[in-house]
Parts: sequence; C-alpha cells; structure tokens
Amino acid sequence: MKILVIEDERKLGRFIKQGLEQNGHVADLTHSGSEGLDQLAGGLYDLVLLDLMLPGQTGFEVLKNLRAFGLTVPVMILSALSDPATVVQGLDLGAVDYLRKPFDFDELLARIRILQRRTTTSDNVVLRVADLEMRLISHEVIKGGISLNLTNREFALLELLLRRAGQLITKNEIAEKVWSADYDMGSNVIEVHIYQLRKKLDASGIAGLIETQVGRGYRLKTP
Amino acid sequence: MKILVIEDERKLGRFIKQGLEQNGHVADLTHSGSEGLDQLAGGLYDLVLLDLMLPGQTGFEVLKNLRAFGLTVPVMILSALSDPATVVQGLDLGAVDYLRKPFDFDELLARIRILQRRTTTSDNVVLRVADLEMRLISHEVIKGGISLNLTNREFALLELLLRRAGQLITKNEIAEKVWSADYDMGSNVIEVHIYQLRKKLDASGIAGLIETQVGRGYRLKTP
DNA sequence: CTTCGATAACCAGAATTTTCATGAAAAACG
DNA sequence: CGTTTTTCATGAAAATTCTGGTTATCGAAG
Repeated sequence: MKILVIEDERKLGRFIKQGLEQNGHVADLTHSGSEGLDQLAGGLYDLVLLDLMLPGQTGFEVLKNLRAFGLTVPVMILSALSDPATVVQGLDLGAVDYLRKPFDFDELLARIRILQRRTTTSDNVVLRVADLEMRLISHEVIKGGISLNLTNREFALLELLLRRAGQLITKNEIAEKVWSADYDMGSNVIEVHIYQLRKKLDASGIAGLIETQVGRGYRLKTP
Repeated sequence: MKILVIEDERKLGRFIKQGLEQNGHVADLTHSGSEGLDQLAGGLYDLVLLDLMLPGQTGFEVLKNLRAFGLTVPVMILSALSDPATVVQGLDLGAVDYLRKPFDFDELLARIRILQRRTTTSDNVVLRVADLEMRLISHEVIKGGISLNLTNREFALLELLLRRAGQLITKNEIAEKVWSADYDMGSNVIEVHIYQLRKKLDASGIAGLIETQVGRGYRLKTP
C-alpha cells in the first residue's frame, strides 16, 4: 500500500514510516496538514495515517478539507486524544479507524491489513514490478505518479508479461492470450506491439524492462 | 442494522442489546458460540458483536467456524483481552474491528456507523468531485452555486461516473446500470449521452472532466 | 572470428475500429 | 397536442491496429 503519514512529531513520524516500509508498504511523511493536502492532491495514496494534534490545521480540519475536496482516500486517525467524544467525532467525520496512542505497531499493521483486504477484494487487482504499477480496475499503468497512456492491446500485453514477471512467455502464448484464436501466424504484430510498448515504457524512464529471448518469446525482468 | 450479539455475561449482553435497540438497530442476543452459529446460519445479520471469552467454543473458534461455513458477515470483536498479540490475531482472523473492554458505548455506535457507511453506499446523499456537487435526494447537480439542468439519463450517467470517480467504467457497465437489460448493442446512445453531458458540463465551465478511454469506456477525472 | 540464414527491431503509412458531433425522428410526458 | 427527452442514422475525425518492407541483431556452423 502507498501510505501518507501526517505526523508533526518528527521522531515518531520517521519511526512509523520506517516500520511501514519494513513491512512492504510505500510510505511518505509530511509534518503538517497543508503539506499533506498538497501531497494528496497529487493523488494515488491508498491510505492516510493522520495525527490529530498538528500545527496550523488540526487533524479534523485536514480530514474535512480532504473530503470537501472530493478525495475519498481512507484515513486512519492516530492520536493521543483518547476520550470517547473525540474518537466518535473522528469516526463520524469519515475516518475508517481510530487508533489511540501509544499504539502497538503490530496492531497498526493488522488494521492496515483489514483495509487492504477490503479495498483489494481479490489480490490480483494491482500488479507491480519495480516502480511500475498496473491497476486492473481503473485500467491504469502508473510510473512515479504519472500514468502512461496505453492502448488496449498494449495493456493486455503488458498485463500478461506482468502477471508472470520473470518467466518466459512464448509467442504462441501471447498470440493466444492477447490476440484471439484467429491469429495469423506469419504476421509481425506481436513484435510491433512489443516495440510500441517498449517505446512508451522508455519514454517513462523504464528502459530494458522487456527482455527478448530470440526464437522463444519475451520475459519481463524483475529487479 | 440487524446485529447479533454473542456475549456470555448476561448483564452486559442485555445492556448492549438494549443500547443498540435504542439507537435504531435490531439486536439479538445469544450466550454461546454454538448458539450464535445456529442463529447466523439461518440468518440475515449485518453484523456480529463477538465476545472472546465464551463457554465452550472461544470467540476465535466461532470466528473460524463462521468463515469455514462460508459466512461473510462482518464481525466486530469486543473483548477484555487487550494485549496486542490477541488483537492482531483477531483482526487477522477476519474481524473487521476490535474494541477493547471496557468500551464507550458511543464509540461502539460510531464504529458501527462506519460499517454502515461502507455497506450501504446509498446513504451517500451528496457526491462531490472538485467543485461539482451532486445531491441525490433533491436530484440536483450544482456547480459554483448554479445548478445545471440534467435529464434523468444524464443524471444517472453522471451519478455512475461520480460514484466511482477515478475508475474506468466500461461501456458494458454503463449499459447495464444506466440503461436496463434491454439495451441494443450496436447503438451509440451511450456516446450521444456522454456528448450531451459533456456539453452541459462544459457550459458550466467544467471542461475535460470526463475522460474517454478508447475501446474501453469512460473515466471521471479526479483532481 | 567470420559468415550467413533466421529472427527481431524499427518505421511509415494503410486499413480498420472507435468515437465525436449533429440533426432529425421517435417516444415519453404532461 | 406541444414540449422535452431519448434514440437513431450518418459522415467526419481521431485513435488504434495491422501490413509490408528495410535494417539491425542473434546464434550456430565453418
């Protein structure tokens, strides 16, 4: 998951970021609400961990502004404020969870897993290799925040390679899965599409991802 | 919501049941795991509140059996066991939340509201993206104070796009959801309506909100 | 290490598919 | 009925996919 941590206390923030990253998440850290909103505006976070006591805008204000802006990203509140009234307020403002500080890190991870379970109903919704991300539902391919504009064929082709990253995919298999049964052997469509795809990947700064195995097929290199 | 409370301590159970009912829920109470499973097997519950320390089967066992039985009803654990390891175990077994006893009743209600929010999307009476606001109840679409005059079809179409803003909506899905089952493949009604809708949005100064994904469908751009 | 046939990369349009845009017909509504 | 909304039909425009040819690269045999 790509997670934004909004926490003004530097040491704690770094600790959380590090812990998340050690557990396979991608985490960014900001120290104030307005900074956080800017980051989120650029989009593409799966979760926000929000402290309530922030300088300037309070966490609640951040949450409100977020929603007013039309962002639907899930927000989990982490706060030392533990009185029920505050918890209720936070949850009713649209937070998906409220974890009292000090919290156990494993519990945080477990609660994040719940969200994951919920958002990515079947785990094959997002394919990832290096910093290339393919979202099957929204039909987007994203590299470093910018989405590259693939055609249907290119998308299907990359999906096949991505699903079996590291493995050799024969041309026969590509023909079968990306083109329908009525595939004209003796055409060079596959090569041409590989070429187009590579060109678009190159333009996004991901060169050499697709490897050619002469006489056999193609393989997507894993890092 | 229809809620099943599995709690062996009679007094606490009655208290919870009563509190839920006073807040508009329908609550049933059982005192053991096996009883609870029987109830759930027959039933249409929206939520289970599960104590962990039960006579006979423990709460965890109940949870496991429940899932083994194919029931997907959300379970919220209420327990005096507050150590992180137990919490994590509970969450990883598939509980949607874990509330430590003693708990504040308002917090319980708020956490139930979260689940409600999630399952019944319909209570989302106002959809918003950027400065465009759709009020489902009054059937209005407003941009900067002025409401744009959409027809029913246009409204339904925009609603679908808005509900899943940022995601690709395929034409099949549009046909299914905005037109009924009897839609004629090979007609261009969808395109025409997208065109009309775009024209009205443009006229209100919101150009380029609906993105077309050639060969797939449409997508409402989030800021 | 060189040569040669096979294979793939690359490129420029042509062919095809999909979407846009529009006016007019049909249907629904009051 | 007259008005509004929805659908149909159509050609233009845009995007995608495919084709055919040339050049580059690979890999085995000499």
